[in-house]
Amino acid sequence: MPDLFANNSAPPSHEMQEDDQEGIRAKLARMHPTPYLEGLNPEQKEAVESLDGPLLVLAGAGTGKTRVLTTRIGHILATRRAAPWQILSVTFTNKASREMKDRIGRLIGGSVEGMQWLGTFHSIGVKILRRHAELVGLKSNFTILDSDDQIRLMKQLIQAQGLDEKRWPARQLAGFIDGWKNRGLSPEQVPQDEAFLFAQGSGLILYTAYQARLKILNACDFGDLLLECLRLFREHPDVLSSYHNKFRYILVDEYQDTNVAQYLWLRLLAQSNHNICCVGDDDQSIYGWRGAEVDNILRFEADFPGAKVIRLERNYRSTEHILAAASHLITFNQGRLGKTLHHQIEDDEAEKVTVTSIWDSEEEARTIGDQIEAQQRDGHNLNEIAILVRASFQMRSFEDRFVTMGLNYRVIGGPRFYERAEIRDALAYFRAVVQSADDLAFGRIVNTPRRGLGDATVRQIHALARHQEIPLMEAAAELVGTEDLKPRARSSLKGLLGQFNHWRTMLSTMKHSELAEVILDESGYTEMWQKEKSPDAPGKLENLKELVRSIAEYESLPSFLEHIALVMDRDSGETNEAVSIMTLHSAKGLEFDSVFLPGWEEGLFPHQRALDETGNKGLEEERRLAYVGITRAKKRAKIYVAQNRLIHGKWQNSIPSRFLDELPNKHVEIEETQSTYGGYGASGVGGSIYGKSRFDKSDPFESSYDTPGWKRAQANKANRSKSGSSHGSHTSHLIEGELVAKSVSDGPAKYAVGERVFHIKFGYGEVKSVEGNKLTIQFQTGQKRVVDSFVEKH
DNA sequence: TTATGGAGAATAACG
DNA sequence: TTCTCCATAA
Repeated sequence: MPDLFANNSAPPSHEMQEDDQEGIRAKLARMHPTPYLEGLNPEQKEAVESLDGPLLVLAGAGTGKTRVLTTRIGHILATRRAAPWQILSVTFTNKASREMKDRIGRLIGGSVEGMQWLGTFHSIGVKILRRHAELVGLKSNFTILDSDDQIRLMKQLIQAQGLDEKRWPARQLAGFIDGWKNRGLSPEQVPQDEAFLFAQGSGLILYTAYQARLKILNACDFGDLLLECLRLFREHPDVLSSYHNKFRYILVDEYQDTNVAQYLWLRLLAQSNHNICCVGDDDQSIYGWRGAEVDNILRFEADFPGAKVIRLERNYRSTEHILAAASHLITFNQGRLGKTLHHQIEDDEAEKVTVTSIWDSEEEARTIGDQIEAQQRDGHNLNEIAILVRASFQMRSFEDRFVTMGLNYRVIGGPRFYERAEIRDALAYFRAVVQSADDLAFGRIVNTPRRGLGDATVRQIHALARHQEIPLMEAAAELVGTEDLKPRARSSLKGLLGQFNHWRTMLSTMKHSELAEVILDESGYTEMWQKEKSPDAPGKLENLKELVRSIAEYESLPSFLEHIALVMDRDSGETNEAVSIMTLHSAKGLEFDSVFLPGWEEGLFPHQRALDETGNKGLEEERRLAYVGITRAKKRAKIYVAQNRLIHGKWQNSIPSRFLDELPNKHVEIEETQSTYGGYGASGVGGSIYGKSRFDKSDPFESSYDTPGWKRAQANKANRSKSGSSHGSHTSHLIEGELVAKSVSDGPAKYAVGERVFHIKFGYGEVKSVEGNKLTIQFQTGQKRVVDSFVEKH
């Protein structure tokens, strides 16, 4: 997309004085009145200029949502409606907020430091909480726990309750508590019946205990960053009104992803002046399982009376075919606000969306790999190619294949940098040095590396700490002075405490990045990994080095720790050309020339668990995910269906996804593929794992007779028989391998039970049963189900 | 304290 | 099937 602000002739930023608000505003005043509005379409322009009152911008995929948001902020600043620090602008991810900062920076041609309230929900929540921590029972230097800390804490509490940790896993409790927090429920607000879902009512006791424990630890989890804000605003109206006065304008990105807590938070803040602008797309709401409420966006007009709604429907990203395919698919969802995307890109040569059926996941990887190589030969940049999968286990076959092909790829997502064990251990050391009362940090590393402080010793420290209500570190110091410990443990613990004291004194004398390295060396942590001979040990050391490097970018160790919990993510700085492999979820917001969408099979996509757990609601979310997937593509979207897939180590045969039938015939092409073996069937016994009874209403077998997919298959079959080859020619039967099977099932059976047949892959066998044109055949290698056109009478 | 085996789980993932 | 977590034994 051409850069909107490139022509606003702003002088380079070095002419500006950093941190000088007047500088920015003066600069804006000198600008041509509204040059930044040029190039916006009428709807975008309206969205930018409708400054007063609540506004909902329904921005379809690729319609310039970020551009509207940033221009709107620019407009507020340029018209001097508010100063940079009077605008609250929230996003979900650090990445999004960084991008907004960058773009606003380009717009106003300078520093955006004045925009202190542009950030993620969480980072803004922390900022507010730290200012008023005492009012909610915290100290302003509270620690932020991540999910790992949470689980560890909950484990302790579950044990303290005398519950069987096997039966009531901490992970599950964490799920419940997160869920409650997402819905803005503090312990006293949890509905009775839900309290009983975990350990017969202990769930609520544990939630209460957990919150109490957090207060003692002077800590918050991510959910609290919002929940405690809500409490603060409700219990201290004066504080809330100070923010009402502060924030003249509120902007929210990705509104469809907000959960109840975030929604309440926004409502409280927008209560007084109503200048709230939410941008979102109900069709891209894919985080229901994380607590996001599509309802928030659907209800906007009711929540904010007098709200204006503007739809952005001009898509500047994709070709007509891609857009039509996605649009048609999404119309199968009920309960949408409804948008019609219009393509702005004209391309007579544009490729249709393709659907290719292949034999199994290996062939899928091979076919896609070949396609990518071909595209590469045609001069396409690998960075513009992505493979979007539903579940991460699908990534493996691609990785395997690309490694053997020597094709550069990168996996996006996966374990985040600061979630890795070695990074968390290192951080725990730093935390314990900076804050001796950080029990979780201390508990994590007392015996890492192993220094003879096993379960027994740790339990003693815990007991004393609990008894005297003092931090672990203090209790440990006390224990060392007694005879209660075994001599070995005692001297070891004494040594460790001595080291901590030593490091603490160095806090003020040594450069913090050096100190970090010293801590890791002296504690023996680095050595531990050097000795470790597992293949990933070197990588871990590399990560630690990188961690130390990144510390240098912060002013001090405490300020580093402050930031890391919230804003450290891994932008792997990779500059090599590489194909991206990622999940559909992590692809939201991105775009690529070519998008490969493998695994469109029932049970995988839509995912069985989504259907089982949330029924039709789940199905609609899956469909939105499909919509997101297709709309990532600028020029090419290629969908693949495998007839067989390896699931938990077993080959299962699969049914093409119902979403395929929801694609418009006109814009989709069934693509042929070279195949090693042709045919329908599975090497496993027992047929599909996705029984038709599992589906909500429609039976895919019945319903697909009159669907576009079936008709396509028919047409294709006709063409195919004209051109001759039907089997044995190493050309697969594509989608009709499945669909044709249905089409002729009411015709006369060509084979009889007991007949001897020959199959190109499986050899000779005997027909065991006949269902339409699907045969169950006993081969030497076992029973298989195959389509009759792939066997010959013998 | 470490090694090993068995059991159990395996949708997606922001801060 | 494969990974992780935990308990048990050496």
